[in-house]
Order: sequence, then C-alpha cells, then structure tokens
Amino acid sequence: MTEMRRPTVLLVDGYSLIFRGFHALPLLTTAEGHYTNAVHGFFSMLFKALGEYRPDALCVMLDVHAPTFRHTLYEAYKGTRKPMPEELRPQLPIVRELLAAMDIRMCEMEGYEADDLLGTASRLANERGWDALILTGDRDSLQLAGGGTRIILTRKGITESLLLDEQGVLDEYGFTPAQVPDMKGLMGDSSDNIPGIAGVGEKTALKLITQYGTLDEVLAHADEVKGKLGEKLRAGKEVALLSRDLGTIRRTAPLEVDFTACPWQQLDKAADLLEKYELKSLIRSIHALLGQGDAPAEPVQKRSTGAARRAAGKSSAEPTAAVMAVESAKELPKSVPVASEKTFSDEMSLRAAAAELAASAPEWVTLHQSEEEITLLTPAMELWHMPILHDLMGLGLYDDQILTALSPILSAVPFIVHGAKAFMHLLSRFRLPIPAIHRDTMIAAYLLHTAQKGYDLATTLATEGMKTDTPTAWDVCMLCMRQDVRIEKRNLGELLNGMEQPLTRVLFDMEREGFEVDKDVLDELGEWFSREVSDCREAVYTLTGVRDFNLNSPRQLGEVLFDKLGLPTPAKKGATGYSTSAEVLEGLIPYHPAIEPLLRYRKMAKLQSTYIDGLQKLRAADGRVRTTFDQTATVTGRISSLEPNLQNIPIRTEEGREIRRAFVAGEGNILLDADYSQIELRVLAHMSGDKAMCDAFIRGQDIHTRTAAEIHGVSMDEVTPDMRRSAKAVNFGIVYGISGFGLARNAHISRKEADYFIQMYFERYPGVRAFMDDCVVKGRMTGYAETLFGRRRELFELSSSNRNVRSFGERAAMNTPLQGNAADIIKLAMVRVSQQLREGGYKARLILQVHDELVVECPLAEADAVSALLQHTMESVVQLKVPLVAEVSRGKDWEQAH
DNA sequence: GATTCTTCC
DNA sequence: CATATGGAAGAATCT
Repeated sequence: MTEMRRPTVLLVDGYSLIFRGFHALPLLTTAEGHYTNAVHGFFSMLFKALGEYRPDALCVMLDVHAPTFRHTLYEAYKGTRKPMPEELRPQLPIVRELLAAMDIRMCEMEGYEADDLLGTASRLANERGWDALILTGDRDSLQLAGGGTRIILTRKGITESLLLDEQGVLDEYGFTPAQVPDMKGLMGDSSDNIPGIAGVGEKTALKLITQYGTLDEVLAHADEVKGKLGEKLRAGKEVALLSRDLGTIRRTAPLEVDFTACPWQQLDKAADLLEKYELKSLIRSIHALLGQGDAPAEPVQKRSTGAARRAAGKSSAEPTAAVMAVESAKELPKSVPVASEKTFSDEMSLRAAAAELAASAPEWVTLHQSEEEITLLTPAMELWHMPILHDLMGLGLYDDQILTALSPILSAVPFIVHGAKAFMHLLSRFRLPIPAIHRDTMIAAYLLHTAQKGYDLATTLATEGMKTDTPTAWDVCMLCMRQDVRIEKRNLGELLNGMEQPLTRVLFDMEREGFEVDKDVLDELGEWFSREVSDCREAVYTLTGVRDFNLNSPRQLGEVLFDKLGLPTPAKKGATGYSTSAEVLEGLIPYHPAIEPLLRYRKMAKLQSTYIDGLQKLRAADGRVRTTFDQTATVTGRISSLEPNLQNIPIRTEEGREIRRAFVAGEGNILLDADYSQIELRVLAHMSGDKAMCDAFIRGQDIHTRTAAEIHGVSMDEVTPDMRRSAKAVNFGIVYGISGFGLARNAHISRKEADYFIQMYFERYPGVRAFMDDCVVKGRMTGYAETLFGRRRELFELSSSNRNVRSFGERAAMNTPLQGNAADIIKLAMVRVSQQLREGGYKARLILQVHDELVVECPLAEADAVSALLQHTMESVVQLKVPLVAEVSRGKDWEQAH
C-alpha cells in the first residue's frame, strides 16, 4: 500500500501576486480601455500553481483597506508606501469579479493582513491533517514554512517559482522560518516601513542571528559586541523588539474555513468575463487545467498545422524531409515541403533561434500571426511557431526577456507579412522594433484586385484558389510567390515597393501619433448643439402640431410631412417611401414653417451625434484621437479613415466648422495644413493635354473663372460671381462624369442651361472631351481604367446589359484616372515628406491626410522650414504638363490652419 | 444587415 | 424616353 496522500490546500496571497503581475508585465489595455496586465499576471501564476500542484482546495487571501493592529502598534507602519499606480487600482475589482465568477473562496478580514490570514489558514489546515501550500511573492511568509506548510515563492517575472519547506528556507536563505521575525527585528523592512536597527542590514542581521539563534539572545549579548555595531544594538533594543512584533505573522485570526468547501473546478464559469476582458489565453489555460485530470500541466506543445501537413504531403511520418539547402524561398518549386517544424516556447530556445536567424542573414522571412501564435517560415523552409505574446503570458511562459529575444529577428530580417500595419501596432504595443517589410501580401492583393471587399488572409487565399481554414506562414509565402509573377507581369513593382509599402509605414506612424483634441472646446460646442437640437425639435413639434414622433426616422417624418400635413410629395422617392433628404426639404421651405427648424435640427443632431459624441468617445486618455487608415478600402486608390473618420470633419457650414477648433496642436507645436490646389483638374489638364485648360494652369489663372469666361465667351474680368459659381459646378461635374440632368439639379439651373454649359465646355476644352471619350473606349477595350503609376480598376460595368450600370461604368472610366492619379500623387508626396522630415532631423510629424490635404504637427521653431519643405516636396513629387500647386497655412488649431 | 441621411474631398 | 455626377464613413432606425 502506498502512503495515503494528505489533502492539500493552496492558499494564495492575492495582492502580492497582483502586484507582481502588474510589475512583471507591460501595460495592456482592452478595446474598452481596461488595463489587464495585473489580472493576467495574477491568474497566470495561479493557474500555473494549480497545474503543478493539483491541490484539493483553493482559497485566496485578500487585504481589507483598513488599519490593522500593526498600525496601532506603530503609527508609521507602511507609511512609506507609495500610492497605488492609477493603472493598477481598477484591476483589483476585476480580479475579485473573476474570482467570484469562478466560485473561488476569498478570505479577508478587517484588522488583519492577508499574511495573518495565510498564517491562520495554514495552521488550521495542518491541525486538521491537511498540507498547506502558500503561493506568494512576499518573503515575509517564509516564517510560515514547516509543519505541513510549504511556500511557493514567485521569483523574477511570473514564470519562475521556488517551493520551500522548513529545510528549504534554511538552505536557501541561511535562517529558519522561526528566525524570520528576528531578522526583521534587526534589519527592518523598508517596504512596510518597519525600522529595525539603524545601520543593520541583511548581512549583519544574518551573521548575528546565525551566531546567537534568536533576537532575544542577540540583545542579551549586545554588551559583548564591540565597536559601532555594539552601540547600535544597545541603543536599538526597543526598536528591534517592536520591529520583530510588527514582522511577526499572527496565526490566530478569528478565521473559519472549511477547506472541503473550497473547490476550484468552476474556473470555466468565468469564460464570458474573460472574453470581455480579452483574456482569451486564460480561457485556454483553464481548458487545459480542467481537461487533463490529475496529469501534471504540460508544457506548450503546438499541434502541427493543417497547412504544414499539406505542405509535407499526406505522409504522417515524423520527422519530415531533411533541411534543404536553398538560395532563397523565391526559387523553390511550389511542391517543396516544409523541412521541419519547431516550437519556441521558452526563452532559451527562442534566443538561440533568434541568434541563428540573425547570423545567417537570410533574404527574408515570412510571417503570419494568428490569435494564438506567430509563425515564421525561414529561408531554410522551417516553420517556427512561437506562442503569440498574449499567449506567452497566459501560459505562464511570458517573460520580458522573451520579448527582447524577438528583437534580433525583427531587426535583422525583412518580413513578408499579410497586413503589415496591424502587425506593426502589435509589435509597438510591446515596444519591439518595427521590421523592414519585404512584402505585404495584403497590399499586393489590393493592387491586383482593387475592387475586392475585404483582404483578410483567408479570403485572399480563397480568391487565389488556395482556400484553407488555418492559414500559416507557409500560405503567406506561397501567396507572395504567386503574386510575384503577376506583379512582374503587370509591372506593379514600383507602385508596390516605391509607393504603397513605404506608405504603410508612414500611415502606421500617423496612426500612432494621433491628433490632439481639446475636450473643453468639444464640451462647449456640445452644450450649444444639444440646446439647438432641443429647441429645434420643440419648434418642429409646435409648428407641425404633431408631437412625440421621432425626427430621426425618415419614415415617421415622411408620414407627418406628406400624409398629415399634406405637403407636396417629392418626385424623389426611396425604396420604402418618400424621401426626406435635405434637398427635398429645402424645396418645401415655402410650404411650411416647420421645415427650416427641421433642417436645422438635422444639421445640429448630426454634429452632436457624429462629431461631438463620436469624438468624445474616441478621445484617448492622453487627449488625442487616433484614426485607422485603411489602405485597401477604395477602388480608386484613395485611403479611407475610420474610428474616427477624420476625413469628413465638417468645414462647409459655420457651426460645423467650429468643430475644427477642437483639433489642436500639442504644447509648443503648431499645425501646418498643406493643400493641393485643384489637383484633379490639373491631372485632367495633364492627361488630356487640352490647350486652353493647360494654358489656364500654366498662367496660374483661377480655373473656375477661366471656365466661366470660356463657357460664356467673355473675358475673365467680365465673369460675375454667379457665372463663376455655375462654372465651378461644371468643373466638378466634369470630374465626376456628369450629365446635363445632374448638373441642372446640382447647380440649381435649368436643364436647358445645364446642357448648354456642358456643350460649350466641351467646345472650349475639346481636348477634355477627347480624353473622356478615350477613357471609355479604352475601358471597353481593356476592361479597366488605369493611373499613370499602373493602379488599375476593373470596369466590368462597361459590358453590362443594364443601361444604368453601363453609364455608371462610363463615369467610373472617366473619373478613376483623375481621382486615382491624384491619390497616387499625394501618396508619393507623403512618403517623400515623411522621409525628408526624418532625414532632416525634424520633430515635425505628419498626422493626417484628407485626400488632397496633409496636416503636420510641428514645433514652432520648425514651422518655416517645414512649411517650405512641405510645399516644395508636394509640388515636385511628379512633373506634369501643368504645375502642381500646394498651399501651406498654419494655426494653433485646424480651423485656423486651413 | 439594409436603408436613409449627412459629412468630407 | 427617362434620366443617379466620382470616392468614402458613421449614426440612427427598422426589419
């Protein structure tokens, strides 16, 4: 018969572990803005201990924030404690919340510290025939070791720990558990502000205790001790006894725990909460813990991936083919198997691998990151799996040094990544270096199929006929190789490597930088707008005589306006009912007094909800908003901006423009706003080569005035403001591929007049007409529209049998080269500006792009130089038949600067 | 999730 | 004859 196993209870020093987790892990925030590093650290350490020791019961001891008997003994007890960091405090209730959800027993008691509860509970346990394990980072608890109680002392980071019984404490530290309070009496404890004897540190204390055995004996023989030390001992007797008292854990708290009722099998009840706090790796740890019965916790062993198995052929034999000597991944045939798969889940192997890879200086490494792991494909065709950073922590494998071990790989090797910008942000959160990018397969996919909806790896692979559920680095590498062929064939190398991929890094920097938003301005405007919203709503209710319908609902509004009030029904109608668009409502102003306040309501409600509320929500703790630029969202090559969209901040109306006053330069900085003047029309002049239009730009004339003069057959000084206004509408219309009908509506002129303007426009700018026609013809022939840089947009609409669809295709054929070339030009300008700011050592930073406008945040002292740099770079980025003109202005806020 | 409306270039 | 000017994102409502 084997010896009967005594039941074991794991007693946890809650706050000690939470503090340890907080300091060992980098700050992490969830999407909702919760800090979770301490939570993560705490549960990682707890789960690790549960896995290793498989206790029968679990109890977490916590401190109550109240004075204890130690404060009564000694007023200054813990008097030197720094206040808890702001990032840590809110994590405490999260830990409690999670523990409660897991049905884990928590103990706390006013007047006692967690130490005393640990001491009491372990004593109780031992008296009842249980073994006690105390999980803590605090060496004070070492005094509790012995008599069936052992201490699991966490050491550096959150991964290493030491299990100590009575003998272990003596071996490790040179004093027995019972001598711990005596040590404290002599040396004190600065963290608890326990004084000890002045001038006696650990070395001296240990020597004295070893020699005399107890503090009492040391003090009794103080006369024998010579010199300064003897003096100190004799003078410090009182202090020493007090200090020992403070440092002695009381094992007699009035605590009652039934250890048989302290299970930990309900950990998975907290799955939803863990999800909420984005602690998914902890969920996996729980499954591992609960799923494997009494077996000891296994180290991470990554399963071989589907892709790897495919790559290695059907054979399940291990290991796979030998390492092949190759020049580069690019030269490998498609069927080459992965030579081997390696998992790096500990610091040593990761460091060794990093050194190896850095030293071999390969051409590039392919990378893919899933939620669980980062996978590298090395030029030697080895798949390397590394648990992703979050996982490293969740699995108890995290250490600061593992992160730093990744640095050499990142610094040494260009990467092939799908979605480089997102990866850069991941690395940036851990302060890791940003690698050079050999290829972003997502960007390449965008250039190859510009009209696609989304470009996540799975869909991109699917469109390439490489569908798989679990893509790995191998798939990214294959994708890259396949793209190579077509990039070559379509001559997209320059667009990809010289413009788009460098731009990714620029956009990453801009996103990280952000734009400072003045909360006070926003609040002030918010008060105004919401007052206006209420007033206008009230006015509409009163004037219509209908109350309590939802003004935001076009349907309810339509019923009131057209059914109840009988206003003239608009010709325009949607799929579901009458349109109530601003355009329609404006036409109804003469018919009813409620329309004007209604329009104002719409405007103010829009400003309030989208801009005031929206921006307030997204303003970070440091007062800045950080947009995300989507480099693959548009069919023309423009970039888009989201969360918040900083590319549609109001400017047109007076009230809306006020919002721009909230966008400010940081302390000591100023905003520079650089705007391309008429870039799309200049592109049109260049591409069409139209004589008159080129002439206008070359002479530096106002293009709308010139157009008005041409259309009306008058000289430029005879053009009235009205003539210029309609000519401006024509110019806009031309860019968008307008019809007479559309122009008439937009410019509020008659259909006849509009037709006439367009006819005259083309007579005066015949080159433009020829160019437009050419666009459509070429589009029909080739099936796409193309920019000067080779960016393409498929025009399948041109071959549609539906007339409307076909017309749409024709307008796209005419507009895409204009909008697309303008987009390319400013993209290139951004790359150049960013490069020159860096090389010039300027502190100025690009922070925003709005299609034909760049915003730079700039130290005051650099303003003149950076203004000149901006203007010159933007104007000279390409050489067209007409000059490019950029205008730069400056201001403390965006309203001023624009 | 689609529809309507508003904002920008 | 009827007729939708290009490219975006976000908020709110309703299905």
